Amino acid sequence: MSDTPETVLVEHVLDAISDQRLRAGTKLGEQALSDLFSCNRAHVRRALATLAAYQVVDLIPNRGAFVSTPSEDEARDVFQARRAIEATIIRNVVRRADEADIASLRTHLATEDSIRSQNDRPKAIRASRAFHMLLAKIGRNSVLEHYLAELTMRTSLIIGLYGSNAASLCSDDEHARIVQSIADRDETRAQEMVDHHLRHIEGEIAFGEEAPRVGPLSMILSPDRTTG
Amino acid sequence: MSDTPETVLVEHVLDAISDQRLRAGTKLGEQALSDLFSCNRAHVRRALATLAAYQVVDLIPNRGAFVSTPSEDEARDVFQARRAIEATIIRNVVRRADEADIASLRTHLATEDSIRSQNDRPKAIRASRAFHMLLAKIGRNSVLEHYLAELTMRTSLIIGLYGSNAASLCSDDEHARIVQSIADRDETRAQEMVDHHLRHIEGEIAFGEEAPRVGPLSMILSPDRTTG
DNA sequence: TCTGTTTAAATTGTTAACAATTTATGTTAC
DNA sequence: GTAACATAAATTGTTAACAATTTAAACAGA
Repeated sequence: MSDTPETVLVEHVLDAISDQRLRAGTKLGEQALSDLFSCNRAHVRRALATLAAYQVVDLIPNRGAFVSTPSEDEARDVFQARRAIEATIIRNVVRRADEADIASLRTHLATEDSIRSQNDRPKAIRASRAFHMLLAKIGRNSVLEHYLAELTMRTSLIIGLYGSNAASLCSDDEHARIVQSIADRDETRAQEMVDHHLRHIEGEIAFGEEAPRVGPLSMILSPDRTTG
Repeated sequence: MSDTPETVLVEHVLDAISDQRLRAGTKLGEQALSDLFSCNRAHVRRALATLAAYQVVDLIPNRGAFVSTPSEDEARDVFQARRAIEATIIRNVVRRADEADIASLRTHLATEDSIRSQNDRPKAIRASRAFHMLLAKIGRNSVLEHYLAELTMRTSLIIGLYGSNAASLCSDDEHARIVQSIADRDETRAQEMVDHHLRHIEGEIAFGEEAPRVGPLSMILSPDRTTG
């Protein structure tokens, strides 16, 4: 990929959203961003337009850019879309995954397991999202992969907004069972597990409550952090 | 919706793509666009960034913006994604459509029928796309609706690139049968019909051949045309 | 103390000018 | 006639300055 200031900015904001460091409603000031990423405002503006197209940022004329705050209806739509897309993804995975792919899934499970013992919530969220994105990659449909990237980020926003308890993370156990059914080449079961898993996550969201919070942008978005 | 120059430009380009007036590979020069829509280049640049995020435009550094030319692999991914998304949409439609919705579908069928007799291919393409988008609207999932909007536009690009014969349009007959199964509240049959319909369209695409062509942008994108 | 108004600061929106790069044109040599 | 090269034109990239709008602050009156 190219390495333009726009790309760097977009990637960092997306990472921060998926890690739940950037929360719904946070203002993304042009000056603040151009200072942080040492680029000019034209770059920032283009990057914000891209993020708005991804539907993780709202652009309000004369007011500026804000991390979008999904409504309850929108949240349910996001989860239904995820079920639709991940159902096809998991089918692709069961059919197309080779031994190396399954090995990479097992490696990921081990990583998630070790992270779980560390009690590092942001890290756990990131790893959990990475599992779903790894499935999308193995499924080898770039369109579905792209949409799932968007939807998982919006899911992070939703959970950050409404999600109540710590259990709102994907449980490793469910991930492990999904991997097992992939290894068994059991398409029906794999689809059932994924669907159940997503419904489980959605079910734990406590709509009605909200947990807004703000922090200085410089603490949240340091452009020189090592992304991986 | 707001009425900023960016929005107007984006909508017009999207319309032109879905109508196959704008074809894959066409260059979208900044000067040309800013002249056509009488706005400055900053607006054009933001609009192009948005279109690039929608994946219907490729931004090549120092070269400019071009209507994207989907590869065969990408085309197949687009169609699989459509099947995944439209399967859920049609399920929603069967469950949620009221009598007024079904009436609007029948009205649309009549419109398609009358257009078919006119032998106006661009108009037919637009109407055909509108049918799928009407289903998405009735399905009442804004996320799926948005994704289908993107995917139908990319489908237009694909058919414009590879599509061989006139039959590559959606046949009214299949649309009519889909509406009938909705009216019958036959979920399984409706899903089968949509899936079959999409596979039918995909099957008629002649990969390998290409039919590129260019024309003056001013002929294709007149900002003062009445969009409906 | 609260409310409403005025003033100042900060932020977004717009435009133009200039630099860098690519594309087109024209020329020369073979 | 073609290829390679030099030049000119057009296009994209970058920056800064200024205008318009919004937000924050200061202040007066009840």
